[in-house]
Formats: sequence, C-alpha cells, structure tokens
Amino acid sequence: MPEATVARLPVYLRALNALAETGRTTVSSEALATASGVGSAKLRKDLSHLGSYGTRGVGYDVQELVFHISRALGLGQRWSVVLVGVGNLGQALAGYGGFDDRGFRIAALLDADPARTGELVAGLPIRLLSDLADVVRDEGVSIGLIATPAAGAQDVCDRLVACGVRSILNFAPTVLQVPEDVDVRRVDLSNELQILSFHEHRKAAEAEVVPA
Amino acid sequence: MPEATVARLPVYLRALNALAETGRTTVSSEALATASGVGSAKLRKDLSHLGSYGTRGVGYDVQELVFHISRALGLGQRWSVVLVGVGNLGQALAGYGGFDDRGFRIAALLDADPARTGELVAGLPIRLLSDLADVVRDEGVSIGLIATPAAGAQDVCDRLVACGVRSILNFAPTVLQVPEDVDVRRVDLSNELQILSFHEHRKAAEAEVVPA
DNA sequence: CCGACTTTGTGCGCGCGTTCACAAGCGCGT
DNA sequence: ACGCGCTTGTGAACGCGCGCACAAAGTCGG
Ligand SMILES: NC(=O)c1ccc[n+]([C@@H]2O[C@H](COP(=O)([O-])OP(=O)(O)OC[C@H]3O[C@@H](n4cnc5c(N)ncnc54)[C@H](O)[C@@H]3O)[C@@H](O)[C@H]2O)c1
Ligand SMILES: NC(=O)c1ccc[n+]([C@@H]2O[C@H](COP(=O)([O-])OP(=O)(O)OC[C@H]3O[C@@H](n4cnc5c(N)ncnc54)[C@H](O)[C@@H]3O)[C@@H](O)[C@H]2O)c1
Repeated sequence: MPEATVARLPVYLRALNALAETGRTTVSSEALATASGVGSAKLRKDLSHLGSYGTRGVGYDVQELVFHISRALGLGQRWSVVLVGVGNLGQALAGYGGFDDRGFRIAALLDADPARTGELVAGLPIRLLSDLADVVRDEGVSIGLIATPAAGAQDVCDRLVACGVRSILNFAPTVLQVPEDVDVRRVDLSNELQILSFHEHRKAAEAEVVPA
Repeated sequence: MPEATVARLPVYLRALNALAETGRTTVSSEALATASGVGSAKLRKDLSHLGSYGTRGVGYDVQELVFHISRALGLGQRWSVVLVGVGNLGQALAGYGGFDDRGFRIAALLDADPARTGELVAGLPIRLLSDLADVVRDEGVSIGLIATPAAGAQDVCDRLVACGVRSILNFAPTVLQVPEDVDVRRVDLSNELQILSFHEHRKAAEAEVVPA
C-alpha cells in the first residue's frame, strides 16, 4: 500500500462520514473525489488497493467503504494515546472532542511541572512525567503526543521510545531522532505558515511583473 | 523551485537558527542534513535551488544560509494573519509565542459568537466576524487561520477569499473549495493519528506473523 | 432479452523527486 | 608552490506516484 494512499484514506473516510449523515447510501468516485479534493482516477486507484468494493454503473456503497477503509487503517480497535506537555496547546488537545469519535482515547496527561500534578484538565488528572512507564503498561498506550517546548521534546521522545511507544505525533518544532522502527509525524504550525509565506511572496512578485 | 523543496526550507531554517544559538558559524551538508532529518544529497540539491552559497571543503556559512532561505521564503517582511474562531484551539494559537519570532503577526481575532466580542485573549480583543473586511484592509492581512468547527469553515473561507485573502491555514477537518489562485494548507490532527494507527496496526500484524 | 448508458478498475506513459556517484573547487599543512 | 583531504554542486539513473484513457462490467428502460 503506497504511503501517499494511506495519507489520503482518512480524508476519504471523513468525506464518507459526512455523506452518510446526509442519508446518502451510494457515491460515485467522481462525487467522492470532489468532496475530498482529489481527482477521480486517483481516488479509484487508492480504493483499488483495498479490494474491489465498487459496483460499475452505480458507485460505492457508503457504509461498506467506511468499513473497509476503517479496517485498513486499523480503526477496529480503540487506540490509547498519552499526551505529554499540558500547556497552552496541550490543554486544547485534551479538551478536543474529535479524538473519541475516531477511535482514539486519551489515557493520561503528563507534565514535568510538579506544581500542576493532580490538576484536572478535561476530566483527567495531570500526572508526573515519571509515571510514563506505568501509564504505558497499565493503559496499553501505543501512541504518544508531544506538546512540550522544543527543548524537552527529544528527552520526552526518548522516554516514550524506551517505554515501547513506536508511534509519535510531535507538535514541538524539532526534528526528533528515533530508531527506524518508530514512526514520527510532525505538526509544525510555523512551517506551514512559512510555506504559505513563500507562495504569497511569489504571487506578489508575479503581480509586480505583470501588473495588468 | 520544487514544491517538495519549499516544504523543507523551513525545517532547515529552524535547524540553522538552533545551530547559530550554539555559536556555530559554518555547517556541512552532512551535519545540517542529520539535524533536519533528511539525506545530505537531498539537502544540497535543495540549497542549490537558492544559488551556490557553500564553500567546498568547508560547508555553508550559517548566517548566510539563514539570510538566503529567509529571503526565498519571503520572510523579509512581517506578514499579518487573522485568526477566525477563538475557541479551544484558537486560544492556544493566539497565545502562541512562536509566531512573532518567525515574522508573523496576529492582526486580529474574530469569532461569530457576539457574547465573546471585546473579550481580551492574549492581549487582543475578540471582534465580530463581520469586521473581517475592515481588518483585512486596515491591517494588510494576507493570511487567514481557520479554527472554527467544521460546519462553519467553508463559510469563513469564502468570506476570507472575498476579502482578498489568498493563503489559508485550515485547522477544521474539512476540505475547502477555493479558486485555484488560493492556497489552502490543512492541519488535521485526526488524519495524522489515523496514519499512525495504520502503521501501528501493520507493525502489530507483522509481529504476529514473525513472532521471533 | 437487448441495447444504451453509467461507472469502475487498471494498463500505460510521463513527470517529479530522490539517490548515487563523482568531478570540480577550496583550504591547509608542508 | 603543491599536493592532500574534505565538501560542494550536479549529471544521470532510478523509482514512485499521477493522470489519461479505455475495456470490462454492471444498471436500467423498453
Ligand atoms: N500553542 C500553540 O498554539 C502552538 C502552536 C504550534 C506549536 N506549538 C508547540 O507546542 C509546544 C507546546 O506549546 P505550548 O504553547 O503549549 O507551550 P507551554 O509552555 O504553554 O506548555 C508547555 C508545557 O509542557 C510542560 N513541559 C515542559 N517541559 C517538559 C518536559 N520535559 N516533559 C513534560 N512536560 C514538559 C510545561 O510544564 C508546560 O506545561 C511547543 O513546542 C510549541 O512550539 C504550540
Ligand atoms: N481543540 C483541538 O485541539 C483541536 C485539534 C484538532 C482540530 N481541531 C479543530 O479546530 C476547530 C476548532 O476546535 P475548537 O476545539 O477550538 O472548537 P471550539 O468549539 O472550542 O471553538 C470554536 C470557536 O469558533 C467559533 N465559531 C463557530 N462558528 C464560527 C463561524 N462560522 N465563524 C467564526 N467563528 C465561529 C465559536 O464561537 C467558537 O468560539 C474544529 O474544527 C476542530 O475540529 C481542534
């Protein structure tokens, strides 16, 4: 399964859920592609990696597709995640309702600041970072979210890896060094802004050269 | 300039700034590549798109590279951004200090909820969404951040586009429909988690087949 | 039952991006 | 001055992913 396809499956899944809520039972590749912001050929090729679940002349059954994509993504089970760093961003993440809907459960909130231990955030008590090993073992955690400042991110990452966590989502603006069997995905706001800045800059330059 | 290269330039820039703070004045492609999590050949090819600013046998001058990458990304000027949707996530974004450092200024906070108008968040008053056109004109806003629920995102997006904003960073889990001269980048947390879920799932399946 | 229409699944060619490998270039020690 | 070692910049090969285009396959109306 191509990595590029995997990255798009969640988008399709969301579009399908939205369609299901409107009562649609079937959808064509063209319609689903438009709703997902991709071309229809690409969509069909992506779906073909899951098997042949479409009906020629009709399209795809919405529920069936939801099931197969969910299964391919491993969403059959509920994944437990641990959130490290309950600051500005961490609190927003803890209070976000969009996790539960999609099969993810925040098992615990950890922070290095002892002054915050015991504080309730979104119904969960903040625990000390030193509890990490216990949390991972007891709660069956397999995904770690890092929302600490950049300075502490690598250390937190190393601890997660030492506890057996092999999937990490990193919000700190750092490139984490990990063993090759560990997956790290970065969400970096400033990066995104700078990429937008580049294009905005380019557009402005073009408008300069060709004013009318 | 290849899009893939543009997406990596901010990463190099951050690594360079970190190096500069340690007092390093020059850096080899090998060292910078490791710090950025890429291969050295890829790094050199990326940098070659900016010009030839390295010295053979020595490496790159850190400050000089910072300058050239910043210029290529259009970071010479301060970009004004408007944040729409000051909820859970919006507040975290408003309070984030990482914008100013990198040349971005939050010009205004907008929300549809009249009950919150005037409330101060991170030193800025929340204004009504209907002020959007004024804000964009008066503050020279060129980038919009959407942090509203998915249901309102497309409407907000349309308003931004109508006001002349051509670069949008979307945190809502929706695919926005925009004219082709508008750039939209998505930051979707659930997407990232589901991609991690896929790999975790796959790793677990492999461990099952080959237990030892 | 048949023919027209719709939509899937995919073979194929192409273009972009990555990687390898090395010649050219620069500094430094002698 | 000169050669040695290090590092850049890049040509060339490779591989992946994208989009086109179409045959296969199914539906639906008559
Ligand atoms: N706030 C945002 O909107 C935003 C946006 C993009 C990126 N980020 C990034 O997310 C990260 C967190 O941002 P924030 O605004 O929440 O910062 P913050 O300072 O508000 O919160 C950081 C929290 O992490 C805790 N912490 C510090 N070191 C730790 C460690 N080693 N182990 C465990 N916990 C530790 C602190 O006690 C604090 O509670 C930063 O790296 C920031 O760059 C934040
Ligand atoms: N909280 C998180 O950590 C998190 C993580 C990932 C994604 N998101 C996404 O970010 C978005 C915001 O999440 P949140 O947790 O802050 O939600 P929230 O409900 O806390 O805040 C939403 C804010 O947007 C305002 N709003 C609603 N409709 C609006 C409109 N049409 N125009 C202007 N403002 C409007 C509301 O008044 C509210 O203040 C959602 O789409 C969510 O899926 C949030």
